[in-house]
Formats: sequence, structure tokens, C-alpha cells
Amino acid sequence: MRRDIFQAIADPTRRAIIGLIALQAMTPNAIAENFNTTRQAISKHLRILTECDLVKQEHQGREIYYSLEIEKMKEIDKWLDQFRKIWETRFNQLDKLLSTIKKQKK
Amino acid sequence: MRRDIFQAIADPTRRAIIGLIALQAMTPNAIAENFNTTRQAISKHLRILTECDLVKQEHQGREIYYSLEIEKMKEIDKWLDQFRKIWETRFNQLDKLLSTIKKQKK
DNA sequence: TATATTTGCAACCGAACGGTTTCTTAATAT
DNA sequence: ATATTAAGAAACCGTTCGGTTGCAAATATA
Repeated sequence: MRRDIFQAIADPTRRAIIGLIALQAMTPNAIAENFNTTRQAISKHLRILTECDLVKQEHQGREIYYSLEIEKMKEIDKWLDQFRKIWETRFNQLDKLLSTIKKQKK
Repeated sequence: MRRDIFQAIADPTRRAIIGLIALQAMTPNAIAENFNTTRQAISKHLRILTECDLVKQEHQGREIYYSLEIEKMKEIDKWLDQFRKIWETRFNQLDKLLSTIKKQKK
């Protein structure tokens, strides 16, 4: 059972959950109200998100508040970095090309 | 069969392929040499990557060169943006807190 | 104390995943 | 003309995924 952040965000429901709890902590029941699935299905998703440290729990009586571990999201950003370098280079090359064309017009 | 970019990058082999062909186009055989799987398995991965426009083909005789469609990668970056805002705000708040502490020390 | 609520866990189900083996097609080399 | 090479397609296999139903544990309430 592979369990990394990329597998975690592969599912659209999990991405939606992440978006929901990014700003305020929520209980499983409250989260489940936003979806057309059972509470148990959401519970499973939360387990997966917990397993890869994307989410943290805060117990309060019999309720559990889930919130996003925003730091973990930076891992995706970090992976993207290598490609960001590429597309920025491409952009600069395009920029150079455009200014060359401009100069020629003059 | 869901087929979006998030599902595409969920598999570690596919992420490796993306990394490989980010800078130069490669044939399926050449790509497969970098992995401990069959060429057919790589072919399947390339099909998935093609299906969500992450990869483009260039036919050259009986060879097909695959390369990364870097623009598509920006979609992940775009999705990350909402969270980037959050972690930057957190950082600024931390920054404020730190300067407040500094001032108090003075 | 008995009952209701919140949650997680286990068992099960159909579909999708990732892989292999085998086969076909098309282009190149001998 | 024949053999070789590059690549994709199809069929199959075991595993994982996402979901459901049913149940147990813990906490709160009557």
C-alpha cells in the first residue's frame, strides 16, 4: 500500500476535503455534509490523508477536528520546482525572441 | 476511468518518466531502459500521460519521440496557488510575531 | 443507568490499476 | 523478398481503490 502525497491528492474527493479544511478545522460529520457519500467513506479518506501527514487531528470530547497540515503541501511545490525552472526559461526565451522582433521592426 | 493530471502524477514511475522527458524527447525503448519493467508497461504509462495531454508525440520513421507538455504542468501549480496563499500568510504572521518579539527585547 | 451521538474499523463488492505475455502493424535493414 | 526492429493493442492476472453496510468503542445526555 503506497501512501504518499501524490497518491493522496489523486482523488478528487480528497482534493475537495483538503480545500475545505485548509482554512478551518472540521469534524468528519461536517465534512461529509458537503459530499454525496457516506460518512464512512469520508472517514476512509481522512485516514489516508492522516497516513501521509497531510492532515492533523485535534480531539475535543467525542468530536475530532481535522485540519490541513499546510507545510506538507510544500512537497508538491518542491517537486514542481524543477519544471517551473523549465517553463520560466522557456518564457525568457520567448521574451528575448519578442524583443528581437521588436528591434527588427524599428 | 478517471484521467486527469493529478491521477497521472500519482504513479512514481510516471513521475520519473515526466522528469526524464522534461528536457529532451525520448522514444519508449529509451525510456524503458531506465526502469525495471517491460517496454509495454512503459507504453501503457505513456498512453495515460498522452490521454491527459501531459505528453506530446513526434513521429520519426518507425520511432516515436515523446516529450513533456510543460504547459500542462502549470495546472498543478495553479491548484497549489490557493494553498501557497495560505502558507505565505502564515509566514508573514510569523514574521510579524518575530519582529514584535524583537521590539519587546529592545 | 439507559440512550443517543460521534467516530473508527472490518468485511465485502465491483471497478480500475499496474504489470506481464502474446500478437499485430509498420518501417527499416539485409 | 525476408528478417529485424519499434511500437501499440488485447487478453489476462493479482492488487489496490473507493464505496457500502454493519458493528464496536467512547463520550455526552436523559
